[in-house]
Amino acid sequence: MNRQQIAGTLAEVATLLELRGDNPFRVRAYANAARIVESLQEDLATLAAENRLTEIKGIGTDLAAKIAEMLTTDRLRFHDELKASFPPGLLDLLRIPGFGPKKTKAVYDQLQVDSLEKLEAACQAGRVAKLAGFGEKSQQKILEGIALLRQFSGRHHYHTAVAAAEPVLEALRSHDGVIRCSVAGSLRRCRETIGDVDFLVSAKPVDAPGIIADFVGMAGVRAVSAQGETKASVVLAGGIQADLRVVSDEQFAFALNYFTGSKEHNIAMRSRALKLKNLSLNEYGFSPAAEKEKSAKELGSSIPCRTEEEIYAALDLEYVPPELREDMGELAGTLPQLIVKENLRGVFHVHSTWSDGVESIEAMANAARDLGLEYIGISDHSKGQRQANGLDETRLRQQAVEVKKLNAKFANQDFRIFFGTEVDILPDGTLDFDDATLAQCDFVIAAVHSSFTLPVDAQTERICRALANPKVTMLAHPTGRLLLEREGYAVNMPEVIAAAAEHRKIIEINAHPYRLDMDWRLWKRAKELGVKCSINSDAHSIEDYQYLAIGAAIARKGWLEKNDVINCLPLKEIEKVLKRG
DNA sequence: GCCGTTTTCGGCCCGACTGTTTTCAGTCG
Repeated sequence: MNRQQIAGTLAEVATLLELRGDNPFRVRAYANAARIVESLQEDLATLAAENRLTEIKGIGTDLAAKIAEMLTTDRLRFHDELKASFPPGLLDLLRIPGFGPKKTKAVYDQLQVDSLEKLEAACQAGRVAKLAGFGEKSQQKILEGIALLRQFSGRHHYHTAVAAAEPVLEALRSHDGVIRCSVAGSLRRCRETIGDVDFLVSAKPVDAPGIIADFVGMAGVRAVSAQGETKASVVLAGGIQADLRVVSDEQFAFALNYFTGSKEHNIAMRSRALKLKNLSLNEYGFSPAAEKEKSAKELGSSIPCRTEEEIYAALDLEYVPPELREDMGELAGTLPQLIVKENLRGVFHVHSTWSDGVESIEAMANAARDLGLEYIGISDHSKGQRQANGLDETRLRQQAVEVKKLNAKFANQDFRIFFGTEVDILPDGTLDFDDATLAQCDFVIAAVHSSFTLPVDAQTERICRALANPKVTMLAHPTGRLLLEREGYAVNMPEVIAAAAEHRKIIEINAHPYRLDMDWRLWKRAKELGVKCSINSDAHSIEDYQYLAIGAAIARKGWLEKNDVINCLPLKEIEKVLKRG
């Protein structure tokens, strides 16, 4: 088992123990261990071989033995036994928002409910409301929760889909018969959530069956849903559906364009082809509109195009990057020079061991410098975040001293650490630190971490109030929409964006996996109002810097250019922006 | 189950919110 699998198993043991009603502190020990293993920088196998697992804080003799068992036998007997003692569908109930282990245990013990379907039926029959501790309202919320789960089941975060797609693409690329290959669909367009992952390959017809066979036989494939001559569908481990299409190399550009979509963009392209050139366009090529029965599939494209650029050129268009293909005005007028991750010169919203990060400030700084960045902004949590070891006023002052010392070290290396804080926005819109305390910071990130269920108006009002505070520089993770399978906080984002415009505040683009940032349409709105953004990593470890690339992808989706993103500025200029606040 | 010790067992983060209660339990971050 690798690190992630071990962490996942430990986390599931914690859940199962909780379901069994075990000692809550034992449960926490497993949950802690899962988190520790997940973010561990050192190699687990090495630590185990050297008998040093118990040196990790939070891992005692028992957990060390269990980790060692997973490393050597690829399973954990304790986990197997625990899992076998519950019906397989029971864990699904925990995915309902607001439905935890105690409630799961209650419906299981008293109503023999052990699946989402049975729970739904029990609610509809009014049996759940009659249980002690439940009522009409909880029964209604459960039904809504199940509906929400259904709506998003089968959709995956962009991150998850990218991680699943990469090894598949690698395998396809290394296949002898494959001439060109690419991802297509919503993944290529960098949508926040992805339904299924589409792959496109060009090859000679004679090679197609071999490519298809290798695809369905790949290591990560859990099930094969369809397999034909030029097309196959599989379910990857993790439950992501993946489709492969094999076309000839002459068709590749047209097929790539067609399968990248969006559907709306394709419609706009086809109607432009008809209107402008009297040609119909499909996944095989252009063909004269009059010759419907003899399509491009049999005759080849009447305008051969080797690349997508040539297709757009054939329609007198400049190349449209996949991120912009949503029929949101991309075929009319000049397109922006979209940002790429190489444009980033620094990163804000970086955590350290002062709160809940796993690395020292110096280690985070060095790693950022190694990536070619010129500055980082350290912003650990404020005192209200006790569970994250948030800093109080005293520790914040001490941290300021450390940052000053480190900056002296970096002075002749053209690198700088900006000193900041990620301060909580309290329910009334005030902040977790007073103005005098915030005054010592180079920048202040305001964030919501509690009271997620305030009414929309109150939620919006408190965020806008925080943005009106002159000490605040930027707003963290503006989750303005439903998260996958879970309710985010409901906010009137257009109002928040307007407030950011009025007070000249920066809104963060945060691509950390447990955040789903705001809808790309809202970023377009922000751009129109002149609101700047900052592409941050919310890094709690060095690995987390990888999310800058995904942040840049989100920015592209919102049509953002270098001028819209403050951390594209070099060190000398960013100081001025931060001072203005 | 871990930690830290007052070396052998007691303490382990906590506040807000919701829906159920009539003083609290469950869930969440």
